[in-house]
Amino acid sequence: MKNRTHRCGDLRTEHVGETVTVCGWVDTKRDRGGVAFILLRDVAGKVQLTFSEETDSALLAQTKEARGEFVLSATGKVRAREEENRTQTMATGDIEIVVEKFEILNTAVTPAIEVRDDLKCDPELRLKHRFIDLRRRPMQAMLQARAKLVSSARATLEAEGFLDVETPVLYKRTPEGARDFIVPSRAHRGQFYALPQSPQLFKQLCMISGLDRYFQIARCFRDEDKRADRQPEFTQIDIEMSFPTMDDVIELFEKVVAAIFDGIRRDERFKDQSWPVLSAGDVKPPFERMTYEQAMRDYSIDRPDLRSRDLKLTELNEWSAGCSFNAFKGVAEKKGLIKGLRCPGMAGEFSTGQLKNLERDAKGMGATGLANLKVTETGLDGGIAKFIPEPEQKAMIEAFGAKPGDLLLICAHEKHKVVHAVMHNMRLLIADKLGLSDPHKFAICWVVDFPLFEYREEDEKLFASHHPFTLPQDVQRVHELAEISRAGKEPHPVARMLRGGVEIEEVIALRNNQYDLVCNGIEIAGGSIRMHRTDYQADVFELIGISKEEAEKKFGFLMSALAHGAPPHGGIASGVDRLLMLLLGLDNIADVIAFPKSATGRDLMIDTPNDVEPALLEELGVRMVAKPEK
RNA sequence: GGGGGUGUAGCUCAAUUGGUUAGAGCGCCGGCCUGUCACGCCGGAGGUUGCGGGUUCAAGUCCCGUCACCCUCGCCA
Repeated sequence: MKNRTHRCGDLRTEHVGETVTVCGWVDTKRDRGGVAFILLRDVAGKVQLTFSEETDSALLAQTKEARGEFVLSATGKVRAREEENRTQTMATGDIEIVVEKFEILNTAVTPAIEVRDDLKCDPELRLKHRFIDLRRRPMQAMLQARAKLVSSARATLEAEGFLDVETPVLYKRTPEGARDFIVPSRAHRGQFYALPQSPQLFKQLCMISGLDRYFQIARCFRDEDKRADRQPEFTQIDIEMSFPTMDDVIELFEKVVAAIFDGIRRDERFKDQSWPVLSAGDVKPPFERMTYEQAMRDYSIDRPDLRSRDLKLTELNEWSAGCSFNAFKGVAEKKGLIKGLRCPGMAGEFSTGQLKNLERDAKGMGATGLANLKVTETGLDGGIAKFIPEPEQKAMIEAFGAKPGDLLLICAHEKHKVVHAVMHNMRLLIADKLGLSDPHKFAICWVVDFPLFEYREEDEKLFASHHPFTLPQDVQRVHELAEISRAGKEPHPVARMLRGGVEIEEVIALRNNQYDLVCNGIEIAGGSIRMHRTDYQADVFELIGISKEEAEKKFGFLMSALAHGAPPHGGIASGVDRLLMLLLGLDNIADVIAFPKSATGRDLMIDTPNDVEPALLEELGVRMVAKPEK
């Protein structure tokens, strides 16, 4: 085999006259009898190899042996094609290689899936034969864009003085949060490591070690049920810095985002792709900021899709409290939530059956129902209109700012969460119908002022809404609440605080120093300023019900580190996979990962997870038990 | 864990109310063709209808179970 001199896709008219050697895969073969053409493909593109009876009839006969996906090396002279034989469909369409010698480096069986850009087939097959799927141009471009994204981020962070530090993959089980993957230890029979859900605590420890600025392209693992935008292992750009204000972190990360967009846009390799990132308008820092409260009020979600920013939800609690429709009135009296969406000009867009389907979807999310009303010249029509007297109709229309021809969708429920879930989804659906979900537009914003705690009423427990290492905005008040809790005798901190005269509303209203970056309704990064003092950390642990002993056992290393002069610090983490999905306009995370797992967490190509030998289990001190009968 | 969808040739899909030998396009194999580029033309091979059970004179089609994949709710500090 001769040394390769050029890549197939790189040859142009400037190479005419040169004798070259190219290597690659047979993409297609077109045999016309006295003349034959082989399209040879490599990472850079495709080039036409030409064989003819006139030039070398023995060589032409040899091409019979070359079949699809065979690996060839071919040597020949680059020739300009005749005017009428040129093609625009390939970058190399103006030239061809008149082959003098070629060699079959390897044969290939017929692949299960075809190597073509517009392949349409069952995703299962693509996963099973991933190494073939990845031969396709869109997949190779995706991987190139992914590498470019990471290198742009890396270059920016290094220029800003950040140090790439690797943290352990064999970590420790943490009972809170997502489920861990556990790894049995042979040396310590019966004991387990866990794979990290994120390097959160290690990056804090890096700050305490005085590294000042840390980053890592880190693999994270969560053993939760999969979704279109979730994988059991995924990659984060993980960042932490010492002595920052929130604005410092935000400004830094805006630079990273701008560099990522820029890097892919300016890369010549991607100019033939139809990715949103290549055609969308500029994403220019500084990005706008929105409070959590505002996001929830207008969009019922903490990651609003601002491509449809004017399509806002309307709260109807006040209207409902005085209305004649008992279902709404009852919810208002029980301090529930009533929210509605004005769907402009859509009164005629939904059939009765389609409205029923919307209600079915809402009920699937826990709603009792989903009211619909059509706005007419004279008032309201359809659905629950007959239960609402005319003056109340007028007031409602006014509350919505509705016009004749509008459709109103309203959901009421005692549980605010249910209403938020339903109305958020309805808003997305209507935005889509209105053509406001164009993947080629990017609407990016920071969401700030998140709640410090989430309150779960069922068991009267508080949870850290981000993670328990996030610095509260009002550490003084948190300390006072923790002191009240410590003084009480009731079993739970919430009960102790209530007994101590604290209103639960006040606790829920506490805010933290968290910031999320949201684009088109997707959370692409999230971070916070952390607690750097043991007393701050102890106060929060107290309020979320982690006892001193428990904190010592689970996070003793952190508490100890904080006590050794931890600097104020904070950071951010960004999901590479979701970010890339967004930039490329894809809607499945598997399409931006070289070797992804299926929706049940299996790798269909290498077939894992799988069984291991009983002897190994014995060595590990692990015993299999039968799946419990239902 | 709940709900929905899909499963027929290598691939994408057909197959009437349950009824003859389960078809088509692409791909694959063979032949022909001196400028193709989604080449064309002629011919051919290729099927455990995901798997298991049931109903029936008869099942790709109906019923039960099961497996895989996809979507979704829960879950994802």
